[in-house]
Amino acid sequence: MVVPARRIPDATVARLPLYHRGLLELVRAKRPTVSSEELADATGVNAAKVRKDLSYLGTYGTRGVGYDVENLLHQIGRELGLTENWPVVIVGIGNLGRALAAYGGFSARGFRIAALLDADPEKTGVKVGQLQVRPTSELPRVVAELHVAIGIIATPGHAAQGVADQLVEAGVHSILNFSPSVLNVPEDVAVRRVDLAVELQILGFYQHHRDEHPGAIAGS
Amino acid sequence: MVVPARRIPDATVARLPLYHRGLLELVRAKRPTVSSEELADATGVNAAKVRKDLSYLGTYGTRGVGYDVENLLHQIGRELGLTENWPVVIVGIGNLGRALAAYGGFSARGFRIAALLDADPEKTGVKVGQLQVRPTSELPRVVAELHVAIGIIATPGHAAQGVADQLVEAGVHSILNFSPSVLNVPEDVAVRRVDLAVELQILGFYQHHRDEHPGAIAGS
DNA sequence: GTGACCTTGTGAAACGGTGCACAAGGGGTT
DNA sequence: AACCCCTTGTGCACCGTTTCACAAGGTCAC
Repeated sequence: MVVPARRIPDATVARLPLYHRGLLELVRAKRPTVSSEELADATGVNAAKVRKDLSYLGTYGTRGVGYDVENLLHQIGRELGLTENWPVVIVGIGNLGRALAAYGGFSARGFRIAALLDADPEKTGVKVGQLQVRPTSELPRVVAELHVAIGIIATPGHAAQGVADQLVEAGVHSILNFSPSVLNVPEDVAVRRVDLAVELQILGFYQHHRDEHPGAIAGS
Repeated sequence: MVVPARRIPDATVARLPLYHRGLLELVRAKRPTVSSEELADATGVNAAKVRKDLSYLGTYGTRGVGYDVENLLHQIGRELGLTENWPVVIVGIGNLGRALAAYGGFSARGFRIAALLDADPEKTGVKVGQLQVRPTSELPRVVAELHVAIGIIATPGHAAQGVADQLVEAGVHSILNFSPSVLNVPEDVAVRRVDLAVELQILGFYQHHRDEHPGAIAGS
């Protein structure tokens, strides 16, 4: 059996986009090199962790100097696969779907909104940004023709599982789920869930407990 | 020094909202009791973890039977502090801010959008849902008068730090940050960051590596 | 070329979280 | 009242992640 060159820990993968964004800003500021300490400050991570994370990608630093900003940016970008300019489809064009469709930050990060789908016939043809909303029935065709690999679900909870099934059936292997439901998918499909209310509730918990036990406070 | 009754692990806190939502659905379905196994299926967590998590809250289960759905819902809700009906202020009423303002799921989870603020004078007075947008300059007054404890930042990245400073100055101790920037706040302020592009990038990484090494696939 | 300085890269220890496996102990049935 | 069944609650071993601390190894000044 072939062992992968070096497996990058999940925790590290989750931080790579953070470093990537920090480096983008450093490039804009024309900084030629950056130390692990500075990058740590810029991203809210600690310096030892930065070094260990980067060491999984390879040996790109220079002792006594730091990391070459442009090169490191390039290496992380390559690792993240953002040269691929992934086409993404958004299903469910409500308030959130619209906000996502209009969000400008995707293209700089290697993504391109390729199509917008909604089950409501009233929405068909409505223009959001550059794109027109298409009926969900076109999902298989859209995925096939535009080579979509990643789907975003922004429907109400009750519709999410059905959409997920269709995406999987059409060959999508990565799903970003903004609906509050838990999706059931084959195990070779990657799902990430973002629940806006959950994040608030977690804050609510700590706020609640801070009020009750003013002594014990967890730092950020 | 006083030791808190029982400290609940962060990982458990992050799952409580999940259980809460699952239980809400079970109540609607009129299920009187639920086993850890069933709750695990409904939330995508494993059964042992469910039991361990719930055991931090107290001993609410009945051996051989399971957990009383209504009681457990109540206990988790109490622990999350959602009986407090937290007033929340949203700063930055762009596409995302509007989507958040219109999102219906907050009230059932213990939150109430109390005010909408935006720095753009053109937006002042615009109505979103029930509320009118107010200028950001009113932030201190809004926070004080409405007893706001939690702030949501949905501004562009370059404005986020300034808003955060104002929120902290006004006495807010919990911030949910949707902007891509990393916030600098005193350590007694809790910040959670949700970056939509980051989530996509993480999916992109795994998709990329799946394409390159079709053998090695990480299950969900 | 030599030496002082600086920052990386990494063993190794400490930590938090996960999951197994099973004893403890209610409930229902006869 | 005795027994069986079922599910909880938890001790414990394991694993991934974080953090510390320092040797390795560049650069730069002289």
